[in-house]
Amino acid sequence: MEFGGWPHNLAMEMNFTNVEFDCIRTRFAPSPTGYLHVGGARTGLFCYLLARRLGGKFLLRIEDTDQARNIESADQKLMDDLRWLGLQWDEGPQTGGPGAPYHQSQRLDIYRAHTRRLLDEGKAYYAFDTSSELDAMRQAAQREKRNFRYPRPASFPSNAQAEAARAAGRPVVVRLKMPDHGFVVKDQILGEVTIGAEELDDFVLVKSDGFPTYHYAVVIDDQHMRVTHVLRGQEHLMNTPRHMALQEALGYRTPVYGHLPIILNMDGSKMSKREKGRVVLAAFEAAVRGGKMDESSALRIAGLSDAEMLAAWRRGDTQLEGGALMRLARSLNVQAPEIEIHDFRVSGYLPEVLVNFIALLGWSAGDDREKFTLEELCTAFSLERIGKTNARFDRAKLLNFNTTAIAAAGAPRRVSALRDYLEVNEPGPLSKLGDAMLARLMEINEGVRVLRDVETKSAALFVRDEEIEYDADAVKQHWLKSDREGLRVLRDVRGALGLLNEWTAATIEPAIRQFAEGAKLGLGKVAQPTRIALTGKTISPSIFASLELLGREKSLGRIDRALRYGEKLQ
RNA sequence: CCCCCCAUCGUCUAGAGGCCUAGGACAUCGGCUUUUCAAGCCGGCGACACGGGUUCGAAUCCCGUUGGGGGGACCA
Repeated sequence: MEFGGWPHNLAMEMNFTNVEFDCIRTRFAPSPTGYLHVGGARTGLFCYLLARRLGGKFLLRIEDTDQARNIESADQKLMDDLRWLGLQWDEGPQTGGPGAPYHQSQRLDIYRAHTRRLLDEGKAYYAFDTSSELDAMRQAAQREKRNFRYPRPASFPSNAQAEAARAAGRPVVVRLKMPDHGFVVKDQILGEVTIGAEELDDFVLVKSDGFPTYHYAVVIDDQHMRVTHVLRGQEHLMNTPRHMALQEALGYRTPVYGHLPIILNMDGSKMSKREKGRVVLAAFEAAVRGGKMDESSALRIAGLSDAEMLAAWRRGDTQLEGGALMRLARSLNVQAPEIEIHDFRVSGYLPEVLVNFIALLGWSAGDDREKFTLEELCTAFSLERIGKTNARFDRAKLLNFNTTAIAAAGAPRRVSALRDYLEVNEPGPLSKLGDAMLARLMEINEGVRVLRDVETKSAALFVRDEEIEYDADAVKQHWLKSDREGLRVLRDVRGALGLLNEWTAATIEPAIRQFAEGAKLGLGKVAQPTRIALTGKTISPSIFASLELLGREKSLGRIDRALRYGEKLQ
């Protein structure tokens, strides 16, 4: 047995008994239906880590065999997200490789050749049932309380009959003749899983549009792309016997399988993109009931031209396109839960945090360590330490990881992360700032949890004075309460600040502290009225840092403006 | 309804028959700190789903029950 350059014990561990290989190969094979979601990212990450750990190759393949579900340029988005996480593939789209092409839609002739062979060998056969005929058979089976299995014909239709059926407008598919034995999946995570022959039926290999089904394409491609290890979600476990049957029919080796536990929402439901829609829909319906929004304004905000689309969405018949959903969410002032990796990027999570956190969903190092860089994961990772139990996606813990990571990051990383955050968001007051200013912002915004916090805390420092709007509650609480005490303090502190010649946090801080002391006031009694004068809100970076950043002229100007505004208030 | 998988604090997990009066992290609660939002610091509460075996001994092995999840497509 040739184990290539791999340590013998590792090769044994990995079960390389029937595989000829130059190195081990894992693959991530998403279908292009949108952005990369958390579950997919975890699968991709584990594939990447296993390849790195065993010195193999990680490959990316786009499974675009469903012409109805494919979404324009979704493969680009998928690749963007993967790269953002740092999961660069060794073989796949754009990078190329010996298994090219890596879009299944470009490999139709390969599948076709194998279909010819299976048909000729009597291992597969044509079938002409319409979907309504199949539905009827399934319903009948259900009525009689038996499992539906496709009834294999006594004799297989000939090529000529298939031609005739096609000419007559019948759908023509190709089905695999399943063997009469069951299969044992030797899963590296779950152990041996036995599925009896009675559970398996003659499934479709080639659809009536000529495209292969998932099962068919995946088996052929894994063989030809020399994939040795298949890690995928547990939702595929029951598909594995089908794939093994196909491997048997085609004379292929069986790769090493590992079925990953599923990632669930905190409520125990499967984490899916629909989650986002549900939250936005609930907020929308509440707004409609409250008279705050109606159909026509929703259409305008979402940028939809078709009222029927909105109606269908409200009935739960369809999903709204991502951009429309986000616009609606923004206008409704709800934070739709992040589901796709891109959502986390837009909210201001760090990719290294996501990678770290996601790695812990179903894997652990075995000790108490849980902070890892991608590089550390590459060496610490192993198949044996993947768990069997489904994991819930705990946003609170992720948020904590992000908070500590931002706090621990060096200045360059903080700047690049903030820059990335700004670039994937709509342009705002911070968008055009230079690196030096971004670094300064990260410095004065201690304790931010997501990068969006930097924006919410300090955007007001970068707008024109006229754009400052004073928050009504804040004004009442900190300016007007106790017979306009806050405004009086503001006027007095303005006087004290006006005397300052040097305008830095180092000079401002003692001046304000002295002032507060002299007036027998807590710092808060001074800082809050001032903060509202500067930003219109009760939330901002440290008051001293805010004053310094704004500069003498702008700070005093804003306070004067605030005092004028305050005078007019009752 | 059928098939399959799973089962330790609220959550992610450590635990490979004695090291377990079950460890860590997040959350939570209490306190400290405090110019806002945060962050930080200290401390507390908190789990082996249930029932049978096996064994001198079980969170760990076996069986059953219950619960959760996945699958049952010309979707992947």
